[in-house]
Amino acid sequence: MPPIINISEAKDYVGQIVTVRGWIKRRTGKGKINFLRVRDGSGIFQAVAFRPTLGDEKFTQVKKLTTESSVILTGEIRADARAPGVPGGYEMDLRDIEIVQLAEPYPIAPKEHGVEFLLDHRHLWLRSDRQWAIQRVRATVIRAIRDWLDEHDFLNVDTPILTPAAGEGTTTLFEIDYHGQPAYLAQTGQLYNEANIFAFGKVYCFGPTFRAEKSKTRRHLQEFWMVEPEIAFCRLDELLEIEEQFVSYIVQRTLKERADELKLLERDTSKLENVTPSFPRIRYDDAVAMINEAAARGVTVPPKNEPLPPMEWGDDFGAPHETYIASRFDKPVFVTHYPTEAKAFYMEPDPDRPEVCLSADLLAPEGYGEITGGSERMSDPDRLLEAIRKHGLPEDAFDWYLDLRKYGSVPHSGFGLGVERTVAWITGVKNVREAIAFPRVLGRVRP
RNA sequence: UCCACCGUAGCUCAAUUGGCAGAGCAGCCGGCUGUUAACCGGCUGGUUCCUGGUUCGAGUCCAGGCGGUGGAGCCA
Repeated sequence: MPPIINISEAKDYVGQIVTVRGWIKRRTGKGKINFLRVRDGSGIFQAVAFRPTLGDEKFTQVKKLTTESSVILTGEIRADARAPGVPGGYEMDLRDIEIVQLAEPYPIAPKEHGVEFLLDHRHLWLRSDRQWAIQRVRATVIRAIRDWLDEHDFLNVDTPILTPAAGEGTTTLFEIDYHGQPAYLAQTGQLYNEANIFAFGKVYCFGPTFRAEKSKTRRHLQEFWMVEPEIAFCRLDELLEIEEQFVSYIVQRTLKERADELKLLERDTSKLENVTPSFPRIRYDDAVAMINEAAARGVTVPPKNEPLPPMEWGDDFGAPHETYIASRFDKPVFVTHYPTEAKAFYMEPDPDRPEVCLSADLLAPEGYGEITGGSERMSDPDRLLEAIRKHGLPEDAFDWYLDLRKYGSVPHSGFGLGVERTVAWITGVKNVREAIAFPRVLGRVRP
């Protein structure tokens, strides 16, 4: 019996007879020769069916193959520069074929399709080259996230998904019935992370988070994955150094391990190679000044080349503002010291200037928006209680959170990184919905 | 919640002023020894999103509804 191999290993079996199990992406016929584009999950190559070597009976079977039919193929591997695929350059000279199932007519054609149709067929769309490549990049991004944190002494302590109260905004929670009591799907694990650092020093949680925002944009999902590191005895400056090391590692490792996939996606990787420490830092004040100066000059921003609107100090950035700021730098850029009013209640105000807080958002290049958001957290119990009251939050729900400031409070900081936005940026896909296998976007919960 | 755009074959789209609903791809049959979304010939395929209205006549015009996409606000 010939060995069963993965398509990705084909280059190691040149001249040998092997077996590959997979699916027919496409069959093209040309008289006595048929080309079968085959994928098996590990890669894509072609099997060449030639009537004189395969025999009339088996060749007739090959000619019946429909798109997505499942097959077990046996043949000799050979190198041929004409052979397409991922990684490409190797093909199988077919000697035997077993059809596991002849597939029904497949709805997804090698043509353009509309978004609605593709999302309705997401369970099949994942088989397409681009979607396959994106999910493989995502897996590497996640591996890189965990490896970097584990190697830098962060302890993975996961936080609950069913929670009793809001982490951030109160209007964007999914409410569920918890045995007769209202409970909510977590928007963030941060408050629990803050409890965990007092036990473990440096921690991270990693999992899905949920936001019932009425957002229908290329950067939003109702359910998305977020990694949130939190560090005791950490000030804002130190936090930014951690973030730039972390993000650079994720990008560089993905470039190294997923070169074939990024090539298939036609990603211009030159802009990613540049993502190394350190990243530029600008203050919110300076960002506003840059934006208003550019708006006065009539600068336009992609993708629609609309004029950049001016903004008032105190407002949060709109998408065009983020895009403009990011476009001024060739690396991700930190924007720090946002107005305290515009940010979450737990962020530490700047002691020299309380109207701004010790926060930092990291804006990705090329219009991918905010990929991390972080800050130094408020460590004084009295001022935290004041902030909770000022934001109109239910005091009794935060009693345990206030406790953390009573028993050995320390300065501490943390941030969250959105996995889908990071994957969208690295792969160059325009919409975050392609960065997760089964996206949950507004108005859609199927498949 | 608000703004803009869209809804015709399995898919992507045409259809002139309101006048016989079409093409490419997919599928099926046949041909061809190097295809890269092959090519050539033939065949099959329709509740024009729904409801109502105007009209001799509506895919096209009007009203209401449903669904989708992009964006705003908010956010990672």
